[in-house]
Amino acid sequence: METVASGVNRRVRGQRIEGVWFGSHREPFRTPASRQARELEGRVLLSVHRTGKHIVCELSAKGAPIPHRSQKMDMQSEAGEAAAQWIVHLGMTGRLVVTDPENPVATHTHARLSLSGGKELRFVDPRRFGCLELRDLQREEPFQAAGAEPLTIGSGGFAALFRGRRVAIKAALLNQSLLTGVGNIYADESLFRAGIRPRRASGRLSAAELERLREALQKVLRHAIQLGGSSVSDYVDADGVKGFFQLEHCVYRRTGEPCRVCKTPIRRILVVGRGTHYCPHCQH
DNA sequence: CATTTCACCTGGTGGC
DNA sequence: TGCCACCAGGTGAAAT
Repeated sequence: METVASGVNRRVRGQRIEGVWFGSHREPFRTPASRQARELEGRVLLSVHRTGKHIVCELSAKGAPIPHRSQKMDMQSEAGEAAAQWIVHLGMTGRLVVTDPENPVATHTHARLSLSGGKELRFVDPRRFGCLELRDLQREEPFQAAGAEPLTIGSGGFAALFRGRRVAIKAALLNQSLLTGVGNIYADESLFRAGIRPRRASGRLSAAELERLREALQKVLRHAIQLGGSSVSDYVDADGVKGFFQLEHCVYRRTGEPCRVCKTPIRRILVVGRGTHYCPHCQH
């Protein structure tokens, strides 16, 4: 998400939305497509950033001039100026693509925004688990994630999230109202690096284990963001993202393959219905 | 209340 | 080649 948001931001910020097309396929829109189309047109994309797993596009008032911006201008001041937000959740298979308008339109393209810079921003989502929402900030609150931000949370706050809970630690990590933005890959990878089995009751982890988990989670997320940052150029073209994460995976989707540390075959189980991968020797 | 299961969709893969 | 079961980066409603 971080990679997608920063890449899209780089390509579309400061451009006006001149035309909007929504497909007849019904994505689970929080805002009716007709209202989104009406509201988006004529606004300037001030900035695009990530909050948890959501991509938030800050929008100007309709017909507002394109702002002249200095390099130093930070996100806070931009967010403050915004009159509306377009909030994109990519679900499992959603993609945001910036492309030339004449390029063929992929199947399952649900939205196309034509931009003043001559490109088109497209939302493509085969499984339709994604979600699009428009907020008018004159009337509604700006988007805010329910859970804590995993990259910056401290030891005390992190430990408090799991106190008294009986759920498996893996389930707690995936619970977006506790932590925002942790998905299946990072849950498995951080539990491996912390040496903790995914089915352990979250409330029974020791303070030392929780601190190991917090550090592992932050390390994994930062590392992944860094790798994403280094392969920015191709991610927007459909498949650019696919290749690079796999190289770093210790357990995710490595069922039966030898553990990178101890050579024990990686095991796959189900936890709250999600495929879960761990090393039976390294994780306790 | 906390927790688990299931439905929502399409597409890719591997076995027979 | 076809058919089928199973798997997939997520989440929210319904059931327990």
